Amino acid sequence: MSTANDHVPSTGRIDVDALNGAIEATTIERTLALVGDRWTILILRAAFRGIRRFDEFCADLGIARPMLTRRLRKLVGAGLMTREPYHEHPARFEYRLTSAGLALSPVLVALVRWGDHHLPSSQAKTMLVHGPCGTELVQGFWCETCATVFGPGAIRSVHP
Amino acid sequence: MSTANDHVPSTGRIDVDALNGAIEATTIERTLALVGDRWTILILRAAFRGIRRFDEFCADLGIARPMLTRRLRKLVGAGLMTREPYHEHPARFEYRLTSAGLALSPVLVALVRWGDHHLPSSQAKTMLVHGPCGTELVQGFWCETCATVFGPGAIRSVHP
DNA sequence: CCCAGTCAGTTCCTTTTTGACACTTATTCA
DNA sequence: TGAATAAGTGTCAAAAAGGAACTGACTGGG
Repeated sequence: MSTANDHVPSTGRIDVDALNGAIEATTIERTLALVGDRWTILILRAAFRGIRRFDEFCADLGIARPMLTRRLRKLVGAGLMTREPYHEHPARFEYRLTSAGLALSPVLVALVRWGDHHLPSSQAKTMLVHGPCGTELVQGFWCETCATVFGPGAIRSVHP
Repeated sequence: MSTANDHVPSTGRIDVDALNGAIEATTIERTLALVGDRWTILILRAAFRGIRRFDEFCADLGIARPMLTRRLRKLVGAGLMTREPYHEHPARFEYRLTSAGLALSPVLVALVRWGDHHLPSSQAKTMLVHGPCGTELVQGFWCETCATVFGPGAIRSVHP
């Protein structure tokens, strides 16, 4: 029988223990209950790319219409998107990201960057760069007090 | 094992798993095909917290056993986890994150941070801080050329 | 040596979710 | 007038997920 402290972290260079408390159960479960299905992240990504209307989402994503109806309704109900009329009488609506929806961009960026670096692929990759200069960006954590960029190993979690 | 084209159901419906790789997909679609279901991120989070064995995952997550079998197999097949024997003869295995699995930590951190800031909650939040100084961290994008931190508005994507 | 328990699954069956296709309503365009 | 568009809804079959029980190879206790 192995004990709790005979484990050997054979693989990573990341300090896993520092992340133990940082990844808190209920928060991530509740976040995933909102966006952790097959379509929601893709809908948000389409919205980031400027797509606003029901049929545009359908065509862009290849999503079934009843599913799109349900997912948009859920996103609007959760405050991640708004449903704004742009035409009356045939009532027509546009779906736009709220600030809460826009705030999910770090999740999308993290997913794209992981895929570009870790998925086996012979296809063209999507490289994310800093607009003004064209250098590939680094996603990291920034401390305003120390004015430094640091990795996950330096994260600590606090429960106020 | 079955291959992608050894059987086509008479209905014309297609086995979703057999489609993996058959369709040209964007990076984020292919990443989500791996980790974008209800359980995978939660399994990875449990692994980050030190959970390694089949029954430990079951108890911690409340996941159904057949589902856990499938998800672990998928993660091992994709190179995000390894299945290493820790006991012979009743063959027993531990599941551990590979470096590719550990590299998903920015996704988990982004999900936790979004939830803490945007989910309505009466519960205690988890504040993530910079270990050395205790300042709440900002998750952002860093340009090494310009030596600046910037937000999602300044990101451009390039397809080389 | 026998019994209970553990671990890592598998089998079988039920419930839930999803997708495909057709239909609707109101309006504009040719 | 007929066709097209936008934003859905209804129906129903297929697929995925869940739950409970079962298996097989051991292990440790008495």
